[in-house]
Amino acid sequence: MITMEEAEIRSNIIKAMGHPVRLMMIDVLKDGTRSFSEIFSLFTLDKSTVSKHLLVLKEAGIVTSQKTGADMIYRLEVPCVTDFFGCVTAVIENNVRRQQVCLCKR
Amino acid sequence: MITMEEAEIRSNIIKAMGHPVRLMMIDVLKDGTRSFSEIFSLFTLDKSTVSKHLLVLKEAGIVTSQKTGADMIYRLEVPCVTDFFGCVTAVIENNVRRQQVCLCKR
DNA sequence: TGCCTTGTTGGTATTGTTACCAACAAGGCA
DNA sequence: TGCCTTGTTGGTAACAATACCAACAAGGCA
Repeated sequence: MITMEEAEIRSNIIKAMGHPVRLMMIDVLKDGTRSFSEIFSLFTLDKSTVSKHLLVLKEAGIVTSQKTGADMIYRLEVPCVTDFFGCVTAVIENNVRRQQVCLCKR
Repeated sequence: MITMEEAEIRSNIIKAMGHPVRLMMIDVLKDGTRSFSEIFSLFTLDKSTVSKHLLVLKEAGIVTSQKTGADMIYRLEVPCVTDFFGCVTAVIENNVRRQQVCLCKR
């Protein structure tokens, strides 16, 4: 079994992905780098809120940023995180299936 | 891009994995079913706390439970979630590598 | 230099999460 | 039935996460 320390390190990375806004950010960045203003324009959130979400992703090591001219460019550092979305979809589909079973039983 | 609704559904599942205790539970269950008392004995936590963590995993659809005799048996419903650990490890290793780069630069 | 754009940081209120203890419910067994 | 084991649920306190506004810092450009 994994140790508690190992589990804590892992959970920090997973926790960073566990917010709808940050998931959408990752989803957008999987197609290539994006500037702050591009990412900001996707949401109806304060710029400080967007900045802080990106900071969470950065601190987890999921994205990196680089100042380029006047813009801050964000990059998905570990694209494999998006592979996980397929499994999440499997969980969702399994949930739907089980719900249907429950409905049939009634 | 994924919708906000889709992102919220996905993030609920990911959030359920974003706690060290629940990660360890998933790690143990990947090798087969376990009873509540087996899982409980792995931690120095109140039984109510363990029960609530398992409830979070159940509500996300990651595990299921079944009463068997006097015991409650837990089962990992979607084993592919453990595939993700490999990617999390990649993130961790990348973080370590970048840290070394930073240290070299100084 | 002064101003504008672009992001980040600080402060704070609100909300969500987690852990404990206590009480309860369900079922096995003497 | 009475008691014990096994887990769950309710209550609550402590802590973490999130969103906003305001203020700030850095750099480009007139």
